[in-house]
Amino acid sequence: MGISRQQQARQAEVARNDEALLRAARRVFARDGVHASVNAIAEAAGVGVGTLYRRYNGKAALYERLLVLANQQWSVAVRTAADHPDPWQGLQGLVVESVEYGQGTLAPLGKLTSLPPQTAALADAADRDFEALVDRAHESGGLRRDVTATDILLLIEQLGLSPLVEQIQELDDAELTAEARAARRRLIAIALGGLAAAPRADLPDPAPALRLLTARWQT
Amino acid sequence: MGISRQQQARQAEVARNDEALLRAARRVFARDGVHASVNAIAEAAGVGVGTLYRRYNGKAALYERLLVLANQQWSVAVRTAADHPDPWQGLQGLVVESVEYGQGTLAPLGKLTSLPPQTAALADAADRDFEALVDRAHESGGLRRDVTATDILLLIEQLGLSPLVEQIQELDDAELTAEARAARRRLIAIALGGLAAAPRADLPDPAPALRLLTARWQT
DNA sequence: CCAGTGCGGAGCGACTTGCTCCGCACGATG
DNA sequence: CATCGTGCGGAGCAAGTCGCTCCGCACTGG
Repeated sequence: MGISRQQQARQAEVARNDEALLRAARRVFARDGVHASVNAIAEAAGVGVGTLYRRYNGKAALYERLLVLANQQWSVAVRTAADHPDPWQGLQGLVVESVEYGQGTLAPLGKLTSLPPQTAALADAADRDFEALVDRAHESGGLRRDVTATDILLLIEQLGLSPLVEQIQELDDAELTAEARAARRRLIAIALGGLAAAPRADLPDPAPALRLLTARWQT
Repeated sequence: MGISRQQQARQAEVARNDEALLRAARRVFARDGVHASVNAIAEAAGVGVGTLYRRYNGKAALYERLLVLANQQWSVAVRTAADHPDPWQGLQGLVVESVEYGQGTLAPLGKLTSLPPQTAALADAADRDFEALVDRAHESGGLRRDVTATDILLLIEQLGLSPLVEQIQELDDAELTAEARAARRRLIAIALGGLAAAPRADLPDPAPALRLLTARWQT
C-alpha cells in the first residue's frame, strides 16, 4: 500500500494550509477568547471553513491542538534556556521568547477541552525544570531574590496578552505592526529590568511613537 | 414644577442601580471586549435589561459613558500625581492607580462611538500634564532616562488588561480574587522597578500561590 | 482526456444578540 | 386600607451569528 504520487504532490499544500490555519487560530483565539468563531479563523488563514473541518473535528479539537503545541514550545524553550551557561541570561531569553510566541493566554478556553495525559506530564516536567532554572538564576545573583517562579509565569502571561499588538495587527499595516512589536519589546525589557538584581541593559528599539496609542481607534 | 417626594425617595435606588450598572459594564467590557452583551452586563449588575435601557440608549451609549468617566478619572489622577512633591513618587502612584482602575483597554470598542469634543479637550490637557510630570520625574533622577511618556502609557494599558484578575473574578471566590489582585500588585511593582533609575523598593504582598495559574481552568 | 484529491463557501438549524414592552412590586399619599 | 405614580424585571421578538455539513469545482499526474 504505497502513497500515490498525487498524494505526495498535494502534501505540500496541505502542510502550508495547516500551518496557516494554526497561526491564524492562535491569533484569533488570542484576540477574541472563547468567542472566537471558526469562520473568523478560516478567513484569517485564507482558507475555507471546509478545509478547517477536514483537519479538525471542530473548534474544541483545533483549540486542543493549539494547547498541545504551546506546551511543546514551552518545554523546548525551557530546556534551551536551562542549557544557557548563564542562568539569568537564559531566563531572560525564555521570557522574551514565550511572550513573543503569541499564544496569549489560552486558559479561558480550558473549559472547551482537557489536556491529554502525556501532554500534562510534559508540562509538569517543564515546570520543574523552570523552577530549577529560577533557583539557579537566584544563586547566580542575576535575578532579584524576592521574585518567585510563579511571579515570572504570571508576568509572561501578563505580557503575552497585548492589546497594543493584537489591535494593531488588525489594521494590516506592516510598518505599524513592526513598531508595535518593537514597543512591546521595550515593555518586556522594562519588566526584565525590574526582575534584575542590579545593573540593567539599555532598552532595545527606538522609543515608541505616540500614534501607536491613537491609530487603533481612529476612523 | 417641583419634584414630588416620591421621586426623591426613589432617587437613592436609581443611583445605586446606576453605579452597579457602570461597575458591571466596566468589568464585562474589559473581559469580553466588543462582544460584551447587554444581557451579560445587566445580569452582572443584578438588574434587568429594562433598567439598563431606561438609562442608556443602548450598548454604544453605555460604552460612551464609560469612556467619559475613564477620561475624568485619568485627568484627576494625573493632576493629583502632579501635585506630589516628589514627581517620581507621584508617577508611581499614578501608574498603580490607573492599572487598578479596572477599565482594561477600551480602545477596541472605539468604533462604537466617538468622544464628545469637550472630553477630547480634557484628555489633551491631561496628556500634556502627564508628559510634564514624566519630564520632571526624569530631572529628579527617579525615572530612568531612556523611558518615554509613551512607554509608560503603553505599560499602563498592558498591565491594565489582566487575564489573571479577570478570569479569577469569574470564579466568585473573594479570597482567591484578593490573592490575584495582590499578585498583580507585585507585577506592577516589578515593572515600576524596571522604570526606576536606581534603587528599588521591595515587592509588596506575599509571593503569589501557584494555584492562581491553575485554578482558572480546573473543573 | 480521465480519475482522484483537496478545496471554497453557500446554506442549514440552533442559538445569541440588541432591544421593546408590559404587568407588577413598592412606598408615599390621603 | 385603597389609590396612584414610579421604576423595576424579564419574557419575547426580529435580526443576526454560530458551528458545522455538503457539494460542485479546480487542479494535478497519467
